[in-house]
Amino acid sequence: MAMEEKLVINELEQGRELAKRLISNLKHTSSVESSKIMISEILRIYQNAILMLSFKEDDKNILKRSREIEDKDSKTLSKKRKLSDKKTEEVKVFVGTGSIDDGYCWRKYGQKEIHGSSNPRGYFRCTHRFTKKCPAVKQVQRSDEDPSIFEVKYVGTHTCNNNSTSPKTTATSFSVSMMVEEGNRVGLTEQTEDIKPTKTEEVMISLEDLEYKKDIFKTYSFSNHETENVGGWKSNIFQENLSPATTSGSGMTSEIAIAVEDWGTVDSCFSSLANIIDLGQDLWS
DNA sequence: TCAATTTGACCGCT
DNA sequence: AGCGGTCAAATTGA
Repeated sequence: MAMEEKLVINELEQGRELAKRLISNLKHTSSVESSKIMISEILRIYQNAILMLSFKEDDKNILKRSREIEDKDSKTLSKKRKLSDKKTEEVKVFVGTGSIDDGYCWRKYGQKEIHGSSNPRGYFRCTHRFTKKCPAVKQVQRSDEDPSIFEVKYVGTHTCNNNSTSPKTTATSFSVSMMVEEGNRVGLTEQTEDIKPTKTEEVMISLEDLEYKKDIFKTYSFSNHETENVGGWKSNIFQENLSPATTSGSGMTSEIAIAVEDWGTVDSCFSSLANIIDLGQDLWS
């Protein structure tokens, strides 16, 4: 089975497990906030799975095209610039709500309006590009379909071995911040947009929730197998810095930003969840 | 003061 | 010609 397929299955399994927990949570606890977090994460997981499948096809096309160009160039010895070698390197797509910090230091070097897309694409290179000749580049674009989701494409791998942050999973406590805009729309703070949160709700998560939260967010480790920084993605969500550009972080207390488009539709999701999870009717009674 | 970000210009590809 | 990606001067902010 292909790696991508395993990842998709893993995503879906996590969504299923999370939904089970949610049902249990709804039955036994009155923690509305933690339920909201779970719903948000379930939705993100399924969005991830869908996008992973669609991007898988895109990656195939990129590789196919670059091979064709390579063949052509070797035959014609054209002096025209080849498509960047970076294109032939592994392209990784990360989709997530909240922080997209991956533990590396990035510097923004450009931003472009992309044809057919309502959101601009930001271009970032590794801070150590010149000092350590690190070729890693990433592109960050807010999803058109779901503005709460960032699509991050990685091109090239880090040779600097200089991830700036250590995993924060040892945190003993952290807070969850929900940026609530006027009109009940929940959004993210991100530098390339002019979203100004008008209200911040903070919820302190207890230690006993930590273990469960770590499970929730472990999906952030997907697809970043390029690096030895296995905890890199996992640590992402333990940082509040939503700027996709320069990332840094320290300290034991961090924040998570969670974006949910419309809590008004959450109730309607519950019936769908029943179809997703094979738990039987008794759970809902 | 210096590092990071912004943004218009430029370049190569299709 | 139009598009995406990068450069680099100007600007910002710590």
